[in-house]
Amino acid sequence: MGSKKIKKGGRNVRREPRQWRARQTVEAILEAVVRIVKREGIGAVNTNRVAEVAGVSIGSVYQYFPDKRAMFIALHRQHIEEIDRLIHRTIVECGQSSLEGMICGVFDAMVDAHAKDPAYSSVIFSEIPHRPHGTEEFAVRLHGVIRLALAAKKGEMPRGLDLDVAAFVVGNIVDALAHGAAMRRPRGVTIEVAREESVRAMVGYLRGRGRGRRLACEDRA
Amino acid sequence: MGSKKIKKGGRNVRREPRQWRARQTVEAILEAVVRIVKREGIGAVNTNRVAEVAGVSIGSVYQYFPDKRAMFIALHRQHIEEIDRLIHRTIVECGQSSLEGMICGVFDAMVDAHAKDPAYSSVIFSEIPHRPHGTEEFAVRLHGVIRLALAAKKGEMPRGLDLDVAAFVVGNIVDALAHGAAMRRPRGVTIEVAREESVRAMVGYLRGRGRGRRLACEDRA
Amino acid sequence: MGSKKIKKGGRNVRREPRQWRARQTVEAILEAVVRIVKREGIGAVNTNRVAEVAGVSIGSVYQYFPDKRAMFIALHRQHIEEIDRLIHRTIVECGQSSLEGMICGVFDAMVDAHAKDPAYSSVIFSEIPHRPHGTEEFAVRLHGVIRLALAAKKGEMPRGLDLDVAAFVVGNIVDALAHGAAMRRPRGVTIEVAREESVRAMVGYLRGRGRGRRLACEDRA
Amino acid sequence: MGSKKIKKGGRNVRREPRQWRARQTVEAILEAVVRIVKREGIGAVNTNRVAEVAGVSIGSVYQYFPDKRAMFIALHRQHIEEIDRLIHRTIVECGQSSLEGMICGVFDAMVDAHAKDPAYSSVIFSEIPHRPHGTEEFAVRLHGVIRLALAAKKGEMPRGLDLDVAAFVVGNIVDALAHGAAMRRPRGVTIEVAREESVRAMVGYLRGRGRGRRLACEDRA
DNA sequence: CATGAATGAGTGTTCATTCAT
DNA sequence: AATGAATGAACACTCATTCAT
Repeated sequence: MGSKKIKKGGRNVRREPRQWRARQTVEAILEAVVRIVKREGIGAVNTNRVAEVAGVSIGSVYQYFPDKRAMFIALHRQHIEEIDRLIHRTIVECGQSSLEGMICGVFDAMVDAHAKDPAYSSVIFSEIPHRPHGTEEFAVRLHGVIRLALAAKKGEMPRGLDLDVAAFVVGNIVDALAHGAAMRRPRGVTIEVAREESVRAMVGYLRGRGRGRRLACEDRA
Repeated sequence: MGSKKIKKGGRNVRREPRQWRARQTVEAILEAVVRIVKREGIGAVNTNRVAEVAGVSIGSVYQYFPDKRAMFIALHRQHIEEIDRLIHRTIVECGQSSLEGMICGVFDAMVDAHAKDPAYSSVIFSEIPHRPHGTEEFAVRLHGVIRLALAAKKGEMPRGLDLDVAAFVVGNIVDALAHGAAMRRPRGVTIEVAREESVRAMVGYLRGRGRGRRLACEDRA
Repeated sequence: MGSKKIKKGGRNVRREPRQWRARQTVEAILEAVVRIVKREGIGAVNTNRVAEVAGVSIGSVYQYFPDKRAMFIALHRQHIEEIDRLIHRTIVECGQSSLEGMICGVFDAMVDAHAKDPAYSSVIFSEIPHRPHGTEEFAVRLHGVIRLALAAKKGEMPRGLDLDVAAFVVGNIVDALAHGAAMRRPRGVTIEVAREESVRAMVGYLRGRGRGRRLACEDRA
Repeated sequence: MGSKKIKKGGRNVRREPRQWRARQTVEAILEAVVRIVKREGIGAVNTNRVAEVAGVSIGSVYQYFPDKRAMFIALHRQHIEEIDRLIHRTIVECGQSSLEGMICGVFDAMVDAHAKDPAYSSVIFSEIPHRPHGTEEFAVRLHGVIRLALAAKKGEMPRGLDLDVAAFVVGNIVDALAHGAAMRRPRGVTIEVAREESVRAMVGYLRGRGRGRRLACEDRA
């Protein structure tokens, strides 16, 4: 009954917060990290400062996060989870839509995820040390969910289409363009135009004349 | 170095190397950074170690780089420059090629830049604190050079095409897919397939029926 | 630390000690600085050594002093405070004394403050970078307290005497002569003689025939 | 005949500059030190920066100064020399003056020396590490020259007066008050008043009833 | 003699982490 | 559970000094 520290899987996990207060503490900590990152860049994030901004003691930070990276990993996971959730919802909502509708939905979901808080997403992606498998984890999750979305519209796409290849292509495009549309559009490109063109590119690709004539890449030097 | 604080005396700018010896030193330093990053990750980069690996004294490091970040910035610039150069060369080489040829060339150039040294590019892109304008700088440069490449094949594309929009779309796609192709292909997607499909997507988009029928995005919830 | 440069994140202010332990730490640190200064000169003072001599970790030093200078500033303040206290005590103790008694008392207080630990005072005054207002702060404090002492014996001094002028003159004399008496007497001048003569000079000045005949400065070239 | 480095006394002396160019270099270096000290404080003085500001190479600095301290020592010596010269001149000029005239002259000489460039003198005195014998050297020189000045007016002072004691007292007073008058007068004390009062104090002391009645110091607690 | 590239011991400072209270 | 004082390895960076050119 003496409640000692209980490691769950063994994998650097501390006691899950059971109490209401505990959840609040955890959230305060993660919010503090985000606040600092947004205001001063990731370089300004250090555990003591996080504790201060969160209004808790440094000891409490270590009560819930075994080390500094754990906070970033938690944040990263949250972000992945959110995108996952957004796209899953889109898949459901677009059950009756055309392929275009689905792609639009997915694209918008991504833009939302990024645009809601550009500075934050930017940081999550470009500054957080998502070492070692962070990046892959995101890519894998995205690939999976995009594959799911495409599978739902398989009827509208050419027979021979390899879903994995398509998900790879569309996943990368949607991520890059949503990111780009939300955060670094060149002058004169509105977000609506970016969206329309992005979707056109993806749909065009997916509807493409399947096993069309070979590409004429080889005619160059 | 948490808060904003003021330094004491003098120069924030280090001399540009004038003598032959000096150039060698600078190169040795940058190479050392790359070596460490590739072997042990960016976390293992510290100025003293850089000096050691470069075979110069720590003083020499600071003779040419005002601070640690400066080394990364220099590397970042180098990388941008290299991609710029590669694509410019492609533009020239594909002067007589079709649109497909050009896009293939650009894509391959990007893959080359990334694949030659995946760990390194990955780090340059995802780990280096390219605060504040680093990322934009790359995006801007890429946009510019892609625009140039497309302009060279304007004849093969629909009349109404807005070059800036097209460059934005193609630039993002080529970067994301080349990156993805070089570094995180899902099982079963070969690099050749990735290339072919990527090019197909871009060319399809560019040749697309221009101002074709409106997309049916709005048929969803 | 040559040029003006900006620091990154957070706090420039260290917490005031709250627990008992903390006060002890702060004292140990300041004492360590004094010990090192006295034994090896100010040049031997470096933060790591201070921590070592104080028997605390370097981290603890920075817990209470934002930077190296802060330790010296604290010491400087302590010294000013002590002289202030000593002279205030003298004023009280000499409440019934004559003007001579008061001046003697003040002089002795100054000598005490300096002689108790000549090397240390010397360092506090001549070596500590009491930039920017350190020096003035001392002069101002001394002026104030000397003025107080003189005011207590106003009856023994000529009517027209301007207390500020007198405090300025006496303050400078007492400081210089006490300092000199304690630390750089020429051969053949005992501390008693130095004291007697110093006091004679000050009392003579203060009792001086007030608005006596003009000084004959102007009879020179 | 191979002109090797020739140490003169053995005491850290490098070849004295013989050529015109060399003198200019030395002066440029010392001026650079002063400029830096005045503009940014002594903390900003470092040999490389001195070379830069002086417009010479760091190698040239070491051609004429064996180490960093040597520059400060040279400056210190210059300052002492100047005061010496000024007071010697005063002694001559006041050959026919009264004691008051002489004291006035000495005081003015000191004020001049300090007031000409207050920031500089202040720094020379309070910031330069006049370790180990710097301070004494100044005190000794000042004592000597003041003694000389007083000796010239011995006739106007009481018989029993010990010249060494008098020079000690007057030397300290004149230095402190001239310094104070030039650099930290309290509000409401003009430099003229400071001068008049300072001189009154010194002359009063010197003319004082010599071995007058004992001071009543001992009537205090 | 002058130059300035190179050196490297030394120092100030940070910050993740522990643990007594 | 929470607190926050304490720790100390690690690091960024400085600057007096040397020496090849």
